Amino acid sequence: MLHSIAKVVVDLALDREFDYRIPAALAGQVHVGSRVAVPFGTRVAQGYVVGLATESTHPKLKEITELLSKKPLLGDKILELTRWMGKYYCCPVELCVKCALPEVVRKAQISWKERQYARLGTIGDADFAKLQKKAPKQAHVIEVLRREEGMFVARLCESADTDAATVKKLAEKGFVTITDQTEERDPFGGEVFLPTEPLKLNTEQQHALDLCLAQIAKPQSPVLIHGVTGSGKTEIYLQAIAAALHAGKDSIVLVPEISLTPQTVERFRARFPNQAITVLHSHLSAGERHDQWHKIHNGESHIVIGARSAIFAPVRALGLIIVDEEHETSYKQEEAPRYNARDLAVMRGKLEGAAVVLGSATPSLESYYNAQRGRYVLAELPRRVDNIKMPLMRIVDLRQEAIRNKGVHVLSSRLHGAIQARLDKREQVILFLNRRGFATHCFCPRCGYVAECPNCSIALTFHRQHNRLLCHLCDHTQPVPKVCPKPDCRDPAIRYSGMGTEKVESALQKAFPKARVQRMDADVMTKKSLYREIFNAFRVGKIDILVGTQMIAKGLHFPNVTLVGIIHADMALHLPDFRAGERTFQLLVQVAGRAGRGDIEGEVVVQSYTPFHPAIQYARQHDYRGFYDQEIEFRQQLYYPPYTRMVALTVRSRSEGKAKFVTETIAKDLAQQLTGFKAIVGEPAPAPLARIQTFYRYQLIARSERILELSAAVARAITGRKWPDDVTVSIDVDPLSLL
DNA sequence: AGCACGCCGACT
DNA sequence: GTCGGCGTGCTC
Repeated sequence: MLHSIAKVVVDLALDREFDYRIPAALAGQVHVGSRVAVPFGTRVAQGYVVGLATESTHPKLKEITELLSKKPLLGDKILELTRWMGKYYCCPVELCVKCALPEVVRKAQISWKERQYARLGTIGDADFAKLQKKAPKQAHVIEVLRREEGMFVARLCESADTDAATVKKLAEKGFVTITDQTEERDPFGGEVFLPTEPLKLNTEQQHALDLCLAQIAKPQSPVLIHGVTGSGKTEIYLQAIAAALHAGKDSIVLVPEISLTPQTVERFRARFPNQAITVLHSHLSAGERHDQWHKIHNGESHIVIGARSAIFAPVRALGLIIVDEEHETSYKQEEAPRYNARDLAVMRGKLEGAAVVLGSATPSLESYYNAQRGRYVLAELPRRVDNIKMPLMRIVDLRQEAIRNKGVHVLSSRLHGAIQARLDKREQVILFLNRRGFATHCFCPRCGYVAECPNCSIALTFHRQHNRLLCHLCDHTQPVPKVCPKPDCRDPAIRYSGMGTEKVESALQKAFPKARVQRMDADVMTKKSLYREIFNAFRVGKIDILVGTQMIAKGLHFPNVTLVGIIHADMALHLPDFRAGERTFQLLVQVAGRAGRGDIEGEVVVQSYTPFHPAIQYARQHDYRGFYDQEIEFRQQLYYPPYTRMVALTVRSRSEGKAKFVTETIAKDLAQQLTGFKAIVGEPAPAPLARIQTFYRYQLIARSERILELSAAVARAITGRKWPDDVTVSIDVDPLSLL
């Protein structure tokens, strides 16, 4: 049956479908997923065909102007996924479609890179002998070319140590043929890897793999692999991918953006040397992204590794999706559509009949709860593959320390001693503090003035590196006041409190003058290459102590690091966020995993003002289950996720009154929409970060066990509404941060 | 989102 | 008389 009408979604975030007639000239060429140009009002708009039909309820239809893509760019499964996304995350489908297609693919302005490619033509022995005598350079080119099927002219010139003119002469004689051929822009830079063989699995690993294989054969529910750091999760992934490949199925591997290093990709390339593994991440150039995406779309690549957005990779026969470090917050997009790639992975797996494997040393409460309820299959890997013990974690009570030392020091005597001992043994140390700068506050001890950002509701951080005060939310900077700026005070004794990585660095230099200390935070990382430089210097032992923020907490492992110090474990614990405990537990366990990966047992020293907090105590015991059990009880009692689901609404405006008013209006409208199911809507209130970049922020938080109903109610309460100028409303379904 | 249509004030 | 302010509503 020939469809004469196309349902089109235009690129304007209207969240509506429009019907168009398919002109006779395009009959049969317009498919679901095709990109088209259509007359829209007075102008021409671009959009996607999301459905085909034989009739329309609309009386007068216009015709599609032009077909913009020969092949449909969006598969119907991906389209279905974006439709679900729009509903679930309360946002126009157009935005979701935008996420699913990289800009370079949508705009289609970049194409394959065409370069001159040389192949051997017809050349007789006599001709060749003649060349050897008369034109030895040309003969050499032939010799080089005889060894390979063909080469790009540029590489041929390099190999034969000659120039393009020589090759051109050969082409004129017909001894060589030159054609234009597409050359893939290779993000690996043509690196060669040593192939690896599958490793022998231990009992638990084998069991986990068997569970994955069962799902690949017959997908029913996602597998959650809870495996301690070093328990060999990656090996399970590799063997699962191999099984999928064997069954003719493609795999997508999601990893957090920061883990997407050449080393990570190397492990996959080394295991599958004959596979065209593609990589998708934010640092690809437009050309590279184009090539990687089309290679997948053309069915030439069966293994895709990527960050969040790789969940939309257009693989042909999806059989397996792996989400490594599933608890990572970087899977959540912090702008509309605010999707979580881990949850999309589960949904896509369901839609396409693919196995989904989630892995983590510290699973999110959400995922573990799903496993407990039987919605996910759970595989536990409680041991490290090398059978090394988990590092010993010591907790230092900073309150006691403060009493003993009459004041707070950056390094407790225990941590100081531990560092000294490791330095004496020529081992390395990592110190972690999730706050950059020197001091967190600049204040006047006489009148209580605190230097605050003029645009945001937070205190300015003192950066000694630039000798300025800096706002970490909006980058506002101002000079350090010499006297208190309060007109009626003017006290010259301005003081600082609270510490950041700069202060730790300077304390270390004072305490261990001979040690080579390197700081690593956003202030040091002015260039991308520095990342590698510093890690390499650390690896080869040119640095003794590495001090840093979040960015050193994950990823690479250094065999000679035997001590990890956490300067202030409660930093995240007292944030006004119900996940503060979970975050702290995850951080401690993950950071502890950095210690003692070699043949030496590791040690972790945790400094804290609340050493008996469950997040810290359970982390100390490496007891995930213990932490989960007490945390889930707290969540259930307070009706928090994962026991319920949450939608956070944030209203931003330069006028505080407008923000408040609009939030209150929405709260009333939403209350009317919530019928037939249990839901709790909080009071409209200023967000914890009440002002960012001169915008006031008000928040409304709704909770229910029925997320789709809640999401739909929110959609009804806000769609079609016009807000006053300068007011923006954003909706976050399953928010990960409530700040 | 744009862009037209539309209904009231200050200009060549 | 007309040019243009931006409020309202529609786009298959």
